[in-house]
Amino acid sequence: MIGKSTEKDQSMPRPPGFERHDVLQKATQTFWERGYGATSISDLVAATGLQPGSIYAAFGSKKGMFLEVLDEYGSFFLSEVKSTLQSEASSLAAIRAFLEAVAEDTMRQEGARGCLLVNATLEMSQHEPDIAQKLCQHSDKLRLVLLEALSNAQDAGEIPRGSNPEALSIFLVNNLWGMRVMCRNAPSRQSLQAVVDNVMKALAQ
Amino acid sequence: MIGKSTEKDQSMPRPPGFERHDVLQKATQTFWERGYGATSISDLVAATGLQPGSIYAAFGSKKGMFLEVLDEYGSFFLSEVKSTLQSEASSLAAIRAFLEAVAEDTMRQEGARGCLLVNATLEMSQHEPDIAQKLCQHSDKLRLVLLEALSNAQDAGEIPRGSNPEALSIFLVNNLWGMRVMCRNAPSRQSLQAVVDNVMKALAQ
DNA sequence: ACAGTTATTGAACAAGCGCTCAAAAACCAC
DNA sequence: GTGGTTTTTGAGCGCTTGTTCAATAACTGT
Repeated sequence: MIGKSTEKDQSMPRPPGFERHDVLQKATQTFWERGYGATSISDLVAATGLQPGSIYAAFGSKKGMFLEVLDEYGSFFLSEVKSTLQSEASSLAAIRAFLEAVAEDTMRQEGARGCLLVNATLEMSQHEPDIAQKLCQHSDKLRLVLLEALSNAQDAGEIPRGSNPEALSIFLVNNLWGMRVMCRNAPSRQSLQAVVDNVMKALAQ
Repeated sequence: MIGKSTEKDQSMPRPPGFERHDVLQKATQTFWERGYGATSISDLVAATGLQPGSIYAAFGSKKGMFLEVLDEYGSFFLSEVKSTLQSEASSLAAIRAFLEAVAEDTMRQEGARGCLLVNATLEMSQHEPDIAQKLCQHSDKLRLVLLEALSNAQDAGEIPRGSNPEALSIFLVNNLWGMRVMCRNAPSRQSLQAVVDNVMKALAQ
């Protein structure tokens, strides 16, 4: 019932001078490196090139901006996982490839930042219900993608018929979270390999 | 070469009016609930009953106090783990008891606070080398205790001779850290049980 | 009671925080 | 160019932060 064009459109407004996506990406890097609480508006001003007023006009608040950052990060991460899982013909090999990719990422210098979703969960979930909810959603989306791969692997006979894919998907996510904690302590490749190998052993029963 | 008594001891000073241990315990609760960054000196003043000046006289700084809190928490946690591991005759059963205890703890209301060491690792490890080091130390102490239990289990024939207890201890810690992330999202008992069961399955090969 | 020593107090500090808003600049249709 | 609209600016708001320190209180051995 709301028309798009009203009786008055004699002039057009000035358009925004930045790409929302670019700004969010730069903000993501800052939040990821410093954490939410330790990131100040000054930091975001420096990172994005926007002034405080512009940030507040565009995102409402620091928390509002962070919520968008979480969505940006979450969907990017999920798409990365999906493409990794599709890179192998065998579903079980795909799951191993996923774990190896996480281990590989953890070994890089930037890997010490861990996962923004995990970091945010530990920092804020307990006191910020709306952020907690968003994090649960992203976490569960990831689990469902892994669940699908596990089910496929079971159908293909790569994991035992008696296994419970639901339980295995939770177990898988648990080890992912574990690695995202471990990565903060500059773990050795052997340590990460120990995790990957034992997880895969558990999948194969 | 430093004598205990000098030539002058005409008078004795006023003794402190608080137990260091009690103060640290109260501070622990506050840091545990709010995190390091989100805990203000005001919070600590309210929690401990000490004034700012007394806190600084006793601990030097907020960070100095936190370092002592970490030691307090870490050694308490380690002793709890040790006693849980000794509660069972079989080493493998003891490890299961340990995991079940963590799951049990996670289900409690207070369990949503997670593990102070994990929380601190995610919040501070990357930017505070001295805290990172302390956290690594405590983490490795825990791993070594679990490693001993695993070795005993292997000697007793409860886990296969071909297993690598070192790798398994890392895998075990990884799942502990995972649960300490999961607990922030009010996980169901089934989820926790899925983790415990699959970890135990992996140990038994 | 006194002298000597340390503990406690709590107001105050500079710095930084998240956030606002009136003024100025930028853009588009005409 | 002009008028109408929105964006951008950046100084500054009230508040909180971690920390300090001179003054005061408390305790002990003589």
